[in-house]
Amino acid sequence: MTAVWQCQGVTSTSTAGAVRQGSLRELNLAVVLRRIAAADRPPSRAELAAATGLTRATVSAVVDDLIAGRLVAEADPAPRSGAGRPARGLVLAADGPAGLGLEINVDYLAACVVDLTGTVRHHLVRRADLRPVSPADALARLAALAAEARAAAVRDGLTLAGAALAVPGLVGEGGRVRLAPNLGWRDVDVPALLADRPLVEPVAGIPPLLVENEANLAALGELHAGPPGPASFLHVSGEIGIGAGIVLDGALYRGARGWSGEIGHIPVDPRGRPCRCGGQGCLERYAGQEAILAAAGLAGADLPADTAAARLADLAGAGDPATLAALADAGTALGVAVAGVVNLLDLDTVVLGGGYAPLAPWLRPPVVAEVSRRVLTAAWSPVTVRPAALGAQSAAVGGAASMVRRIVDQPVGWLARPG
Amino acid sequence: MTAVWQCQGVTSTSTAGAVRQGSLRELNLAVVLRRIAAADRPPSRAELAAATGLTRATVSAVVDDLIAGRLVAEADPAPRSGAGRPARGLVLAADGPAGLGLEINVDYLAACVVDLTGTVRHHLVRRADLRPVSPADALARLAALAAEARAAAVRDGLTLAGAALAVPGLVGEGGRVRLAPNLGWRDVDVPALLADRPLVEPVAGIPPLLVENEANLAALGELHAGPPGPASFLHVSGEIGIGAGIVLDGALYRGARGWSGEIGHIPVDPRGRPCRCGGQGCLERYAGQEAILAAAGLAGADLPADTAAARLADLAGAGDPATLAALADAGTALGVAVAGVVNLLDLDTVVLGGGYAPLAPWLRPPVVAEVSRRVLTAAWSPVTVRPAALGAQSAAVGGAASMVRRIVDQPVGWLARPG
DNA sequence: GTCATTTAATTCAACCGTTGAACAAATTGG
DNA sequence: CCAATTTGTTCAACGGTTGAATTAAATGAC
Repeated sequence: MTAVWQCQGVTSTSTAGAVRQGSLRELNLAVVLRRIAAADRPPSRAELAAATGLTRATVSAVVDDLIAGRLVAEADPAPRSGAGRPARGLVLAADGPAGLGLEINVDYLAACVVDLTGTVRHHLVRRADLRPVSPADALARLAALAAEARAAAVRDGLTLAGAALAVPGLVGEGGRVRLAPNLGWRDVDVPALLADRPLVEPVAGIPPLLVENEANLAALGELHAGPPGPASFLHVSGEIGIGAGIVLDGALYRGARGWSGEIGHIPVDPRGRPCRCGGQGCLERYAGQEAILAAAGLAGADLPADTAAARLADLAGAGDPATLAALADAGTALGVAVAGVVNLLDLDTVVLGGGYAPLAPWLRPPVVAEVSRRVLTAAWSPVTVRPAALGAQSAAVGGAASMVRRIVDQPVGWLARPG
Repeated sequence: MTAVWQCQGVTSTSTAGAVRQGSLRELNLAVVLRRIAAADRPPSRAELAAATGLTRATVSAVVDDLIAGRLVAEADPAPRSGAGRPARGLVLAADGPAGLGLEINVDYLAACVVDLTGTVRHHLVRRADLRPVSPADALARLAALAAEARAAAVRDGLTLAGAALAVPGLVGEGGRVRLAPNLGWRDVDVPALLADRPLVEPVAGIPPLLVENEANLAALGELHAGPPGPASFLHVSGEIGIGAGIVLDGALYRGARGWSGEIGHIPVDPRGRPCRCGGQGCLERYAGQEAILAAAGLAGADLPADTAAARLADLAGAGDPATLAALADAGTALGVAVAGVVNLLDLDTVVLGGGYAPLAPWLRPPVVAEVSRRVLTAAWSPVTVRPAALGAQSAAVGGAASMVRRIVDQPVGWLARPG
């Protein structure tokens, strides 16, 4: 399947999978680094040799390269029991490369910096209504925010090695935003508009800018925040539309053209309300934010997305009957659609993110009820429905984390840099 | 994502992705063989070197190993225009390993042999009503049929190097058939019941028997019958239940427990007809074979699956109004569900297979209508809805083809065999 | 018919990076 | 104090790729 980091930007000059002499060391650098990243406590060279099947001599040489390249650092040896030379633990370096996550949404801009260890080192948010703003202006403001984040990273001794931009819409080939209805954007060539503002240092094999749908990057954020290993889950976020990030076996599934995740147009009532897609009875007409607001008696309030969600959460928390009923109905419709997806894709986890995260306490019970009822295997193997682990702007964090992940998965580009 | 060949059986003693000295040649054998398999005309060593990035010396050595191992053969050099040494084309050997595809269904057993080139060399079908038969007896009969196919393969100079068994149900860990309602099977340990009947020659890295859901193997059959390269599509087959094989980027997607593809329980009318899954309004109640038969006035006819499909096709071909209306309604319901899946997974092809293949002329128009109406991107990027390319017993052919694919993807196991 | 030219395939010494074994370092525990 | 144990480093050897040289097999000009 096409993973997010293959969708666009710099394509590696692949030799079609052939393993050349130089590939040996390249691949083993990645294998060892990945092991260090995934370990739940700092592994030693001997442990890495046992885990990978390489000899201690080879692991020692590979680790030397990783330390020299500031991707790995040695921890103090832990006291041991029994005879034997104490082992030096190895950890990801906290002062090497970092990823830059950016987000443009209807009412805010965000920039965050995530280091190799996954730690969010800086997170800058600017409130602004971006709907009346042209794409060029919006991106200019974003670049300014990115420059602030970059300066803060440099002060920390970090080097920004890749940027990801989350947008609320469909992203096509080459990072072009085909359609972002909430921003009023259509066919915006984002990389071209940012071309004269370098955001990060150039690193071979890492695209300088990755543009991706926000639901997809939020899902990546949840993936990277979770335990290591191949996870599969559906990350659902509800704004006007309802988007899903689909993570299968530890990788984001984007689809043939990068337009996967349109859960909002799964019909939950084939003869129901007409939808803007041309169909009728689509999920977003029942569980989209506009639908919930209308059912709660808040139609026409013209609230930005996360303000609307907060408002609904406040009302629900206060026990407003109309809001509670609206959320229950929305949860039921969402549950019907989600159950179909779980049956289809054999998933065991559903994450309520984005605009749904603050509403999760009220959405979750009816979703769980429909899922338990409709998923064939639910009796044997329950499906977990949980709110997102990441908080606000999880798309920006997810984006930064996925850029950092590319360094871990393919360290030679970084190691080849001068200095 | 977990590809079909990773689901069960022998697990390779992987060194967690580390590339050892011996891995170089192993991987390059696979790369070169894959290139030869994918080429649309026999490539030369020089062309393989250009395509893979390896030197001509290396390709020559690798090809020597593949020829010696009977995986590759040289074609006569084509006449060339202009000066220069004529190139020797290379092809997959038609007298080396082959895959054995088996199928148990309600009213027949099948065994087929597919060679490295993808050619079906033998295809044996036995009609029998297997519902009153115990699993042990059914598998004994299948083993006898497999032995016939094996004898025929041996006469051709082929060596059966792996078997795949298609069953109409859910398959769990280790090839255990958890549930096959149409056969009346529950928790049948198929590999154990066949353990004392070796079906194929042992080859390192290839499980002797792979048990898989029939929809999944049929989808693999369509995948391998299509052009090389990462295809994505939904293969839908309708018997009593409705199953889907989901192929994403050239690999079958099985899901966390191997139970993906349950499209039959996507609700198309959430307040509609009660379903045996506990939900209501599920697709199979509208487009499953029983539903179509009932709507056509054939309820209770107690026909086997493919006979029922043939009967419906006959009636529709004769213009029977009730049958035509039933198929139109079923097509509409199927279209609603399929449109949701296409939106969710961003697919561009839907294949009507299994019991739907003979009914495709009548099911396709309403499916196309709903898909065109409900898929967001249909105006820009039309979705292809087509009948399955493979004919009868596509699951057996798909199974055999996927075993052969494993040899191509990992030839060292075969090459290490004595002789 | 001969030979220059061109392209494919093979051979070869050199190199890269892994390898198994030997050795050095750093402890614990008797 | 020293044997035993475990980790980390060093080393000559090896497997397999490599770039260049050589051989093979044609075409086409003369």
